Amino acid sequence: MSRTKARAALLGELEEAMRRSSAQGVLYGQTVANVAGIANSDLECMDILYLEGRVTAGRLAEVTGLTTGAITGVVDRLEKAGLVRRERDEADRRKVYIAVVPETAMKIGQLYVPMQQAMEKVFDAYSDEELRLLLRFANEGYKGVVAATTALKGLLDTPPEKRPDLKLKKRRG
Amino acid sequence: MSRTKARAALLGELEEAMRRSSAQGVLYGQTVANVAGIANSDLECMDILYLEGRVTAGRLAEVTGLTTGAITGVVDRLEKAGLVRRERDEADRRKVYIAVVPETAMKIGQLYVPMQQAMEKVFDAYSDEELRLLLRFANEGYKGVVAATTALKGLLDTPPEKRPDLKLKKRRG
DNA sequence: GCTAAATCTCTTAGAGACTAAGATATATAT
DNA sequence: ATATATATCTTAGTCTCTAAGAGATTTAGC
Repeated sequence: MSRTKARAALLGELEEAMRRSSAQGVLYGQTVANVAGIANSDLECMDILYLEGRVTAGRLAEVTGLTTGAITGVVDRLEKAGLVRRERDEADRRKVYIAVVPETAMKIGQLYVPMQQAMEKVFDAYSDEELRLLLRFANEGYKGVVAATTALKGLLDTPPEKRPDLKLKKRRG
Repeated sequence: MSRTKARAALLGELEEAMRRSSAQGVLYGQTVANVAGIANSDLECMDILYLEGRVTAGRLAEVTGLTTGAITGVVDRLEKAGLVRRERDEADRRKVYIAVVPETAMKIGQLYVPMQQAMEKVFDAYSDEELRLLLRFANEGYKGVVAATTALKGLLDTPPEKRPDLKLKKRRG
């Protein structure tokens, strides 16, 4: 087997392995939402709030791809559950900032403990240097996914007849 | 900084980086479903079919966590869109196998091209040996997530009075 | 072989979450 | 001042989900 063929095979395996674990990650999230008794979108917003901190309702709509009307519902439910708080911006009174209530949101965080423990166990088998490689990949992969999402959304705004013909690259291997 | 402290920091960074890219991956999937004009669950089932091949309706329900009734709806919509075909098992006529229709499903596959291209670009910067490390991690990570999902589902079946108070609201499932 | 229980999918009714359109309130520009 | 833009919320209607159970088929016990 030639060097490039071996690499192509490796890339194919990697793609499938990542697709698999990513799909399983989605299922984990669904289970968390189910156990917590909140909708998937609601949990997704909690996640965004965890990652981005205090954000406006409009920003949540932008990031999740939901309409502002749907976000109103999401925030209503989360607020009712005591997980977040609406905070009107005093400088621009049209804006509503959504902030997590840490004491309550902690209960959701606990549902990620099984995942953290499982991953800790996996990480144990790697040296510091290997972990640094994984971290580099995670960061670069994140940027790649963001770029891919932007590209795909771009397709949405392109009229179908003007879209470049999407052809799968010839699978090597 | 001590060796173990450095490692703990590394692990923390890794967790956040993976959480970020995983969240972004979910958003990519939502965008795909949106562009394809099908529901999220429908796309999720297409993904499972891609990974597992021909599976029964019941298996889809099991893997997705949806009820069998919901799966009937999913398959109805996918079949109507020409993406899958129902195939009754001649040996056990209660069973219905769901099989993708490759010619049509290809159109969905094309929506993953931006992602494949982005990841290919990322992978380019890694040596074969580094890619093998990433593959090992992806496979072990997958098993970890499966284990975590099982553990979390286990909590679901634990009587509420025997586990820490996690439930915020009565579940609908 | 016959009957009861189990298995697998589908049906139905009702609940929840989403979109589209537009209302409301506030801010900015001319 | 007035018009336009921005940010969130409201409403009506649609879609997808669950819960419960029906229908069809298979398996197990006698």
